[in-house]
Amino acid sequence: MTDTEPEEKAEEGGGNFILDIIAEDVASGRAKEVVTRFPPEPNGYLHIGHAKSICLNFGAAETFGGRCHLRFDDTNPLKEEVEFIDSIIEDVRWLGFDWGQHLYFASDYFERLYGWAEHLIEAGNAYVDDLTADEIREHRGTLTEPGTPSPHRDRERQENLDLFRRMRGGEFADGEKVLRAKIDMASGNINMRDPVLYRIVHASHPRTVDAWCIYPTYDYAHGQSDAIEGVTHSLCTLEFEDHRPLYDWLIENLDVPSRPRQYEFARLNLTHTVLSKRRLTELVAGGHVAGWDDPRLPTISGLRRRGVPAAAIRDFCARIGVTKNDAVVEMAALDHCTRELLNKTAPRRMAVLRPLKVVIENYPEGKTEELDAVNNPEDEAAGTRKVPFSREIYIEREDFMDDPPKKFFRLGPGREVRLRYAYFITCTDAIKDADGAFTELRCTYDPETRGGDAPDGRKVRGTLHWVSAEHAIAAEVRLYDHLIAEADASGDDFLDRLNPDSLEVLDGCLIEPALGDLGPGETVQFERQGYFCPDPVTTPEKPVFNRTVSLRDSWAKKQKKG
RNA sequence: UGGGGCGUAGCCAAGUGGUCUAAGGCACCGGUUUUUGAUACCGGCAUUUCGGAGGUUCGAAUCCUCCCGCCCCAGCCA
Repeated sequence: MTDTEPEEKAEEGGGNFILDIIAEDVASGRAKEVVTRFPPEPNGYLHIGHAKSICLNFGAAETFGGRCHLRFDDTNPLKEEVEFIDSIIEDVRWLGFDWGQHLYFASDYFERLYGWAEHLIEAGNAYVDDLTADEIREHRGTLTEPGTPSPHRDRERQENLDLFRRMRGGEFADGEKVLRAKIDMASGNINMRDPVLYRIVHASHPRTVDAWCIYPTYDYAHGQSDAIEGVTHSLCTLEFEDHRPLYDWLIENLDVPSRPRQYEFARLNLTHTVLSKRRLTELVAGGHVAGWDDPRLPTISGLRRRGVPAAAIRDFCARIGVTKNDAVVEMAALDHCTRELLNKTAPRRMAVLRPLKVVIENYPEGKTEELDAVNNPEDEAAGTRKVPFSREIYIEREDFMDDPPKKFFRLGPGREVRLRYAYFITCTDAIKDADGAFTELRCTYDPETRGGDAPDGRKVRGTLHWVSAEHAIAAEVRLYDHLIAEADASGDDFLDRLNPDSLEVLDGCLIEPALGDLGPGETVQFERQGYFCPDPVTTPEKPVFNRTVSLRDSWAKKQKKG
């Protein structure tokens, strides 16, 4: 194995400015090894925006032969839960990444973090403040005006130490005191105006339970946790750019074991959906969706339940790139990645979503044939299967028109079409009910066209999917559409703009027998319609399918254009 | 009248002074093949244009100046 230059590795890794920075650090020897980390707070489920960060962090580590840690940023017991820890672990793993033995929790470092806080106090770099939260805000100044020092800013070190120890000891109530870094109340960067390092929270922590009643803030815990783990490149989103001076200040003023560097990139935004934990929490808590794994949600668990393969998500993350542009990626880009992968891998099946009965008058009653159907034209190794055919079948309601235009290649009175893998049939009669709705089609078939080809060489333009009435299985199919109809889903009024048609449940669907024993996550293509996978609630008695994504439909597009 | 960022086609995004009369992908528009109106394939899609205006240079999307626009920050959230 020959050594590849770091710059080349950066290119192989997809090529972005973060990888370029790491490559330089490796080339210059500033980084002896590459260590990254994915640091979620366990206060919600992961979404595709996190996937971008996960792919970047794990991908960078892999590219440079380093490692990536999974570290929970569990510094706020008021918001964090074990359920979220478990789901995050499951989701990162499902996405295809492995942190090996490097599963960490910021809470594992609480004792060390506390020790460093005392060091800060001893060095005159931190003080205990008695001001209330409101008072601190008032003293902080505004974006254009400097703050004013707290009256407790110049407390004696010994008094600070004593107070801080008593904070830890539980002598004070929530909010009564905080530990603050002593930096610069006049800084243009508000994060440097004596940021809070520790606050008192008498609450049970998911992991440390009641061992602590003071908890470090993100700003204090994050960089030091990175340093403890030997993280070389601490990658985070743009909103933390302002925090970097504080990140660096703490590292410089503490005797930490390593010198991590923070780099920022733009978070992912997607059209037609929301991508922030706050908003997703609102949707879930408010009952606007069925849970964190609702297939309409851009959560990892929602995408998984919908049938989107992890590899499609990874491909998507690789294609959108990593920059500092505040970008909004079109949902169509994700759909494309999903379709592209599934086209190559998903077995083909036939299912009729909105059935219309067809009786083939010249086909013998009681006869059944087993016809050969190709499982995946993109993958010969997928083989073939048998599909039962009989006198009564169902086709898609929209595949018949009473008075079809010339360009309609499907069934109409007197028209001939092909039933996929079966026969050519010609419509002889269409039966209506009292309301004028078609209830049944009468057709004849050409026995010479078995399998779908006419020996006389005649062509038909249309090929329909179908299902044998006697052999089909009844199923429920759930169709999903954008959570938010407009592309621009930003704004706090998103709850008022939810797409009322984001979920359509079809109950009288009929699926071919081979679809009966499919398990969740096994995404298949329903020919001519889209990709579907069984929902976790599916049973052999009552199959339930989710539509992952539809097939492209140029006919529908043409229709819409008129 | 604070600080930190960002501005290349409808959407992402390469590009780091000459090989840019600006990659690639998505979307879109044509066409070919087709037992999925799918897929695949072919072609089109920023010809003084890279937020704008000046300037430096033989030469600028790439350097300088000014201007404009957008995003983030005043949690004891992360």
